[in-house]
Amino acid sequence: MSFKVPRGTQDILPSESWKWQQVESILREVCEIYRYKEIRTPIFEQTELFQRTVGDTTDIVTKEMYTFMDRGNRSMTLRPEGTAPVVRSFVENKMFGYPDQPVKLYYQGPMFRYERQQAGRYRQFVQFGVEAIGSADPAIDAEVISLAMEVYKRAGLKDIKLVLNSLGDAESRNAHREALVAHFTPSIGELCKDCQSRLEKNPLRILDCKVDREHPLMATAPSLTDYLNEESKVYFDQVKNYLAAIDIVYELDPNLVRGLDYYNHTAFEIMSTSDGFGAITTLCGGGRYNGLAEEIGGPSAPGIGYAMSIERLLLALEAEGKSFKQGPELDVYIVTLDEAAHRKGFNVLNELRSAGVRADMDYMDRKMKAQMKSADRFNAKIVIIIGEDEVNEQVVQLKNMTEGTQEKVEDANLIAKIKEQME
RNA sequence: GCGGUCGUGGCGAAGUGGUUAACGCAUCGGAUUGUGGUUCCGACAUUCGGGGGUUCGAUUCCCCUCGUCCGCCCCA
Repeated sequence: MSFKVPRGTQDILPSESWKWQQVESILREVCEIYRYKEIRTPIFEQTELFQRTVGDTTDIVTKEMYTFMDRGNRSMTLRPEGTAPVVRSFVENKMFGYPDQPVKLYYQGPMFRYERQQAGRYRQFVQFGVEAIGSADPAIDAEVISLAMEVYKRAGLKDIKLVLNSLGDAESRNAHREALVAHFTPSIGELCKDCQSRLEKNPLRILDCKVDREHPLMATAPSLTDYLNEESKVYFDQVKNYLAAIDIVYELDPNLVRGLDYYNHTAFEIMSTSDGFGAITTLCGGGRYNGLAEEIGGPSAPGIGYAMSIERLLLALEAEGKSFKQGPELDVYIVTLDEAAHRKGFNVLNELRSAGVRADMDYMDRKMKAQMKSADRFNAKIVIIIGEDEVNEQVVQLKNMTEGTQEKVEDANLIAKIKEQME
């Protein structure tokens, strides 16, 4: 019997995890600069939270959720996204009463969607996201987008583009929806099967269809942009102006339709344009959700946020041929020649570590040559060699691996000597 | 949910219906009784994802199954 990771999940091994740590530290730095604070919500929530907010007809809810009954016979779901839980927490903890508004939060952690694995898509994946809740200032839309771009910039990504659209408010969306239905209904038979079902469930999605992209009805379809009411149009213009003011380049795409029900007004995605990237190019997606807090029983609190996948960020970096730098992992490696030396070495090891020196030794009873090879592999700057003579004389051989020089050091002076050599 | 691809040692990778399953890397040991990155020598898969079938015989042929990777839908 052997066990394997569940399909669509992965072990992040030491050879990769150090890259994750670097990305994570970039995220924390940027959030600090923008004054976003971390929030940690549970990995699972009541199923209904996602059904109501994400939307009953969306792919996420209809075919991608990990849902189970708990022992109290309550339906629970492993979170497929982060916005609904954060807004739930905002409402539940009455953050709308906090003195500092808007409330600016970020999160980072695993999300779950039951999907077939392929490049850049996993059943368990890690999202970093931010939410700014409580303000309807178009400047905050620009701030949120700017935060995302800053993360990619610091990570070293170059081949990316920002795609922007406005879904408008409820009134605009309804007017557009009616126009769409009227436009496609007469000839719906000519479109693909998916589009036919989209006509009832979510006609907006027809515009986004890859199959019927070339169909003549697409070119003449009513564009969302034309149906924005005055208020929505002004809001969108302001967002664009704020972005332009801080030199953020974007591309308008009237067919950019965010998949979740709670979005309105600003919608955006950041995509990789690198050749080396797979078929899935979306690195980050987000938008405004002004009715969400009310939808789950809170007061009216407009919000905007986004989520990005760390896996995809790493993939995009790789596609661009960027690599992280990893320094030497050890300062000192201790080589011992017999049992007595091994005992002394273990004590020396402990002293070094207490002094903050990164140190290790052999626990495999290997020959000296093999121990030296280990030291070399770990890129240790210094090797301490202890044999019979050194034990008797209460000294140690201290070898500088880059210089190749070696000297005898008394036990009492060891730490000071090591510190001196490490400079 | 649908379509394709692949599954041989720690990793990469040959191979054939017939009995010793190449090779490279890594690892360990030795050449060099206590000194690394080079070189040379040696060791390292009762076994070819799992189960069943055909056969005198299967890693190689057939079926099932599990899994991988990639694409579609959609998304992060």
